[in-house]
Parts: sequence; structure tokens; C-alpha cells
Amino acid sequence: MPRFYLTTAIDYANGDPHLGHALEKVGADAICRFHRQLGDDVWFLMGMDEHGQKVSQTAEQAGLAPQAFVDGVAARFEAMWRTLGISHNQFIRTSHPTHHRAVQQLLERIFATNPDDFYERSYTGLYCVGCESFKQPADIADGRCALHPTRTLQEITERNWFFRLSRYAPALKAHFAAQPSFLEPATRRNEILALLDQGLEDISASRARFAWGVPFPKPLSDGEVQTTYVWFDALPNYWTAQFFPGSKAAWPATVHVVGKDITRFHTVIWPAMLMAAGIPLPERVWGHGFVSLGGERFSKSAGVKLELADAIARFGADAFRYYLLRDIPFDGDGSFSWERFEAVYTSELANGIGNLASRTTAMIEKYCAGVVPSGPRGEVDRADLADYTTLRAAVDGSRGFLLHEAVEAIVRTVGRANQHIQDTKPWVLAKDPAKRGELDAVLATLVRQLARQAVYLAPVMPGKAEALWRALGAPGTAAGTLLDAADRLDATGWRVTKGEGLFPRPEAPADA
RNA sequence: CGCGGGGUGGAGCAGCCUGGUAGCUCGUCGGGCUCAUAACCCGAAGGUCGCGGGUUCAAAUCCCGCCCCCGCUACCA
Repeated sequence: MPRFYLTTAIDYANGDPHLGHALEKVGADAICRFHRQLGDDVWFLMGMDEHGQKVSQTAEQAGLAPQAFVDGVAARFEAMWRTLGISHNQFIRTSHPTHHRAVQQLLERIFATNPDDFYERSYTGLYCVGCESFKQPADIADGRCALHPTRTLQEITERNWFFRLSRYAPALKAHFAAQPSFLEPATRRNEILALLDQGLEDISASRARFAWGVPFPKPLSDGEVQTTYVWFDALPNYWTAQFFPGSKAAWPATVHVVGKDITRFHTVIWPAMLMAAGIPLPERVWGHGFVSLGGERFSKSAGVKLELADAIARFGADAFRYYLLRDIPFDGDGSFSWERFEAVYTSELANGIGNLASRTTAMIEKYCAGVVPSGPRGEVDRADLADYTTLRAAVDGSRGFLLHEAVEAIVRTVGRANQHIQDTKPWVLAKDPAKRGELDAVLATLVRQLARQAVYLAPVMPGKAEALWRALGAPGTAAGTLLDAADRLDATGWRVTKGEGLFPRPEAPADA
């Protein structure tokens, strides 16, 4: 059973979950669900990045201790992921003592394996508390941080542990050359290759400014114990996860799913850390795109935002998942709009698969007393299988993770089913007893099509897929049916139930 | 400044690498059907493919220049 260990970025515990988080988690969830149905041994890790000065400041403003504050944030994230039906196996939090110990173990391993990779260095720079980082001249406008113009930059001299990242540029380049799939899609890879060509600078690995974090395991030469710099604390979560009781996270990870803004951390700093520690690298990193809101850049500060709860409330979590996966290419950028959401829901879910299920089950109830007749496989089945072959290639990693193409393949089979009904006119066949065999063949084919759609949609819309599966009277569960088995299934004898519509049409032109 | 992505009928996209009748979905209009969630099927209208120049028998597609939008530039997915 192939091992499939997928991680998403851990989310910074400084705000509540938003549309961007949801896109990544829903996408990662669909990938994991597809791989479970491909028969892989899946471990799906998500979590929270809970340290850093910004978190402790926000906690203070809220009148809470940092731990109490992040407990609350984490609870809200987890509740959102439950609402969205995310099927993660483990939820890691960097404030947990197990993570602390494992991070220190990783750092000590670097000291042991490559003692020269950490060194002390004094650094003077303009520090932005908003960014929690020293700013370069290019980032400074009118003497203030370009991102946080309301805050005052502070000139600070610090002595820190530094990591000799610069040393790893050649090894990283070699790895990219040897493993083209290490970073996909290709546009992301090209960006990083350009970065590597510019050369790398060493980065600080510890900080003196705050205590809310993991103590750096080795004091400076003057005895000061500093706090591990956020990236040396956050990135290792993918590796430290395996040390939690009950975890089956088997390093190395099969794929890190991350946003395009942090691919550089995952494909430069993180692999360099692992090389320094003598630990195998993750197999691949997938840098998905961003979602904007009605064409405008998604931004907390600019007030361009979407309440996830509103989007979910519109048509339910499954339809929201479907829309995100269908309409926003997982290898590039896309935008959310209520108009598109409405349009996609109405045409593809209500008028598409919902209506197809409705008319099919209605005919079987009417013409076959609700019991699916037997019928041979035919051209329609073959054409469907070609679409499902395309679908698998879009999700098995061979071409990356192109979830929008996967959903599109399913949509084609819905169109084919409606076309088949139109071509064969079962309501005409039903009037002629001599055409009984033809009628049975058509209806059996339609149920096979719907059953396959349920199985292949299970990773996208886990709830609705099971509802459809039940309406068909199929055995077991859609999610529990392997994709291979779906391709072969025979629905003869299933007892269908028409029931309520799967995706009711919106009543009024909705405004959210 | 640098790097990257993009500008194709009303909307959203594909095509561009490997030049040769401009394609898909939604929307609009007309028709058909009645199993179905006023759903489904067929047909039609609608585009100087950002602008200018070049190469070529032929350019959305290749080359040069320009305009506009977006992202990254090292702790916002």
C-alpha cells in the first residue's frame, strides 16, 4: 500500500480562518481523499503556527496569556475545518511541548552533523515589530516599514545564532535539477531557480526579542539563551509530527501543499535545514495559487474579505468545496465571486448532477418499481472511463495536483448522461414492451454513471456524494469505494429512492 | 530596479511551446422534448484574439517595441 503523507502549511495563529486558508485546506483534503480511494495509506497533517512576537502582542491586547490566546484561535480553526469536512489525521500545534522537544532535537542534530552551519553573528538593522523582522532598504518608505507605516522602525543590534544557508545553494540547485517534480507547478520552480541563481544569504536562527517560542538549545557564547526564530520552529512541524503519540506521520513527507508565497521557505530554507541535519528531504512541494475576491486583492487590512461562514451558509459546505475546487485552478490564481458561485451551483450541481439523479431515479421508480435493472456496459461506460482516466492523472501527482481538471472530467460525464437520455428517450421506450431490453440497458447505464459520479465526487463533496450513493441504494459508502472498484461496479438490483433533490435550485436571486 | 504571470465575443477560461478554418462553460435569443429540480437536448447571434511594427504564402500563435492589470522581492495561504 503506497504511503502518502501530505501536509498543509500550518496557519499563523494571529487571526481567524479566511478564504485563502479554506482554498488550501479543501484542496489538500480532496487530494488526500482521492488518494485514500486510490488505495494509498494516507496521513494528512494540518496545524497551527503559534509562536512569535506578533502572537504574544495580540494576546496581550486581548488580555490573555499567549497559550490561552492560541488555544482559542486553534479551536476556531479546528471548528472551521470540521464544518468544511476536512479529513486530516493529525492537527499539530507548535506550542505543544512535544513539538518543542523535537525542534530542539532537530537543531541539536544540525550542531552534531554540521557544526559549522550555526554561528554567532551580530546584526544591526531597522526592526519592524509589525513584521517581526529586520527590514531591508527596499522595504522602507519614508523611514517606515512599507507594510506597517503606522509603526515606528527601531534600530536594533542583536547577537544571534545564524544558519549558513548560503552554503546550500549548490546542493539545492543540484536537487532541483535531479528532481524536477520537487517543486511544482513549473512557474513556481522557475521563480525559485532564479532565486537560487542570485545566491543565498545566511539567515538568523534565533532571536533575543521575545520569549514566546522554543528556547534555542544552545546558549550564545555569553550564556544568553535565545528563542528559536519562527521558521526554524514552524517548518520542522512536518517532521516533528511523527513524535506525537498515535501519529503515523512517516517522514519524509510525500508532498507539502503550500501557498505560492511561502514556496521559497519550503524549497530553500527547509530542505537546507534537513540537509544540514542529515535528514531526507520531502519528496515534493506543491505551490498553489491565491484566490482573490471579486478581482480585488484579498486583504485583511483593506477590508476586502469574505466571511467563510457566509459562503458556507449559502449552499452548504459541500457546494462551497465544489465551487472552490471547480472554479479556482489549483496551480494558479483565481477569484471568488458570488455570481460565479451562484452560476456554478445552479448549472452544474442543481441542473447538472442533481437533476440527473432526480430524473434517473424517477424513471427507475416509474418503470422498474425502483429496482435497478441489469444491462450491459456500452459506449457510454467506455467514454466515462476515458474521462476518469484523465481525472486520475490530474490527482495522482503524475502531472501535479490539478483538481479543477478532475472536477471538469466529472462534469463531462454528467453531460454525457443527459445526452444519452436525450438520444435514447427512455420515456418512449417505456411505452413499447418490445423495447424492454433497451430501456433496461439505458437505465442500468445511467445508474452506473451516477454511482461512479458519487464515488469520484466523494473527495470533492463528501457529504453529497454519500447522499447520492444512498439514493441509488448502493452498498457500503461512496468514500469507502476504491476508484478501481467504481470503474467496474454493477448496479443491478439496487433499490433507488428519489427523495428530495440533492441540490435544490436557489429560490430567489440570492444576495449574500 | 529585478523576477514571474496575464490582457481572446457580456462574464470566466482554453488555444500560443510544435504558425494554417478562433474553441469551451455561463449568459442571451429561437426551436425540440416531457423522465426530471421551469430542469434536459438542438440551433443561432455575438470576437479588429491589449496597441504598433516585423518575419512568413499564412500569426491569437514567432520576433521587436509600447500600454495596462496582477503576484513575488526572504515570517499574510
